[in-house]
Amino acid sequence: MSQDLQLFPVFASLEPDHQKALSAIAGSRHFKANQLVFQENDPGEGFYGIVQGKVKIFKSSPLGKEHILHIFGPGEIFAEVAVFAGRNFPATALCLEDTKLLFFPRKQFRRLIAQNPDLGLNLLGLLSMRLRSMVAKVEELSLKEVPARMATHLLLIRENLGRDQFHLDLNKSQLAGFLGTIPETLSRVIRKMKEEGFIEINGKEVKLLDVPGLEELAAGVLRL
Amino acid sequence: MSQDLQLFPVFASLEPDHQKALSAIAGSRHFKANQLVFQENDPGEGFYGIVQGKVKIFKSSPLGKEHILHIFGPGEIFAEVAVFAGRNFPATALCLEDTKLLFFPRKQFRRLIAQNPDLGLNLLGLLSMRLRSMVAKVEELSLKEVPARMATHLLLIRENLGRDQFHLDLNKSQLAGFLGTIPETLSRVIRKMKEEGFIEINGKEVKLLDVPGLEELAAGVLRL
DNA sequence: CGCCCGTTTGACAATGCTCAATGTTCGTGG
DNA sequence: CCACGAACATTGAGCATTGTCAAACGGGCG
Repeated sequence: MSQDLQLFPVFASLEPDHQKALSAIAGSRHFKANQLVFQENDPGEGFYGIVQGKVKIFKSSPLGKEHILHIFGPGEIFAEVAVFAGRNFPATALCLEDTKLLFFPRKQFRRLIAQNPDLGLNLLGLLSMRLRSMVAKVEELSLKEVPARMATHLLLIRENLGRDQFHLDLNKSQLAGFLGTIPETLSRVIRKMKEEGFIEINGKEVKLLDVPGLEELAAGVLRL
Repeated sequence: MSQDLQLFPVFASLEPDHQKALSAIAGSRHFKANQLVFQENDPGEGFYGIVQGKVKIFKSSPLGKEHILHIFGPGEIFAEVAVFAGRNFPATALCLEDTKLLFFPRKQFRRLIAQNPDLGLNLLGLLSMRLRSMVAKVEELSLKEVPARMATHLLLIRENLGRDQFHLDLNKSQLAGFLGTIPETLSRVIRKMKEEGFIEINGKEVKLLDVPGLEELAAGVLRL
């Protein structure tokens, strides 16, 4: 169990003693694909780290429409906001695959931080990064149109992987939700990007053909 | 100077010794109305607390369009993300009035946290709340239309003040920016809300006439 | 008085959503 | 191995919302 902690960058830099204390309070939980971990407004008694699997964090509106905020995978933690802010979750978490989680109870975790400022600093860094990415998301949503958002997303993947060819880890409905649109619209955008030679795509396999062009699309200078 | 720290809820609960250490590293800075505090992508060597005045945090797109992320006033801190995440600001900060700020340099502040876990915990709480509000903003933008966003905003003010009548602290152009739209659209929405008896408004003075109705608008159940 | 800024209004265009139908892929069971 | 069904994906037609452009209005300040 203690070795599981090595998976998590936020905890990796802690001293062995503190890691031991952490793993002492962590409980392991298993979920099947499509199982809910928690729902919006559930009381948040702690947060989770993913050992194996994939978890989708999303908001949904009265009428089924959903917007995906994050998809988290192994080595990432989520719902940490519940520990430090109010006591209920602001969004819903659902497992996309069979998933193994570590659960860290709120109170005990706060006690650990009080004894270990480094842990606090690491978390501050993590939350700051999250905040930054949400700021970027707001910018995307309110200042850019769907083709620009899609181009941004593709370029971001490219940057992370260092390749011009890769396969999408989300199906297109989910990707639409992540980009703040619907499958139909995304489908049309993809078709146009194909037709105009920006990308090549079949199934989930994508190849970026015109990176400078995509950058112009992402900036909103060029339009489809 | 040390008494200025009392203004800030994040610092108020610290022990006197730690407050003294904090005020020792803080520098005071003055800005006139319409002066920039920093711009997007500037290196972030520290963060700011507002003693007096008002600061607008916003993103702007290539072509002048802007989206307001926050308006901060006395007792609030901003740009703390720069201290813990990367080293450049993700958005631009501009003073709306003559403003007095405290500046806390990055390195020295981090050192203080390392010695004082409580300070870290307070900040974790703050960042968590910010993150939560950004999540709400993303939800608003991608799942709701402009009338719903406006209704949400009015209801939020009502909740904060505990009154049904108040005056807006932003002019309508700025408010439009904050809601992720443009003045023309906002103007039309306000007119309809007036016509249909949800609110009464002249100038910046607003009175909510039909709170349940506004709640339905905010939820998207009802439409203008 | 006249200018400037913020606001309002109108006509128009476009982006993206809804609804509905058709295609495709893939896993399951006969 | 094939057939079927379910979930996902694509396409089209129509429409609602909202952004663009242009003009007129109003109040405050020099």
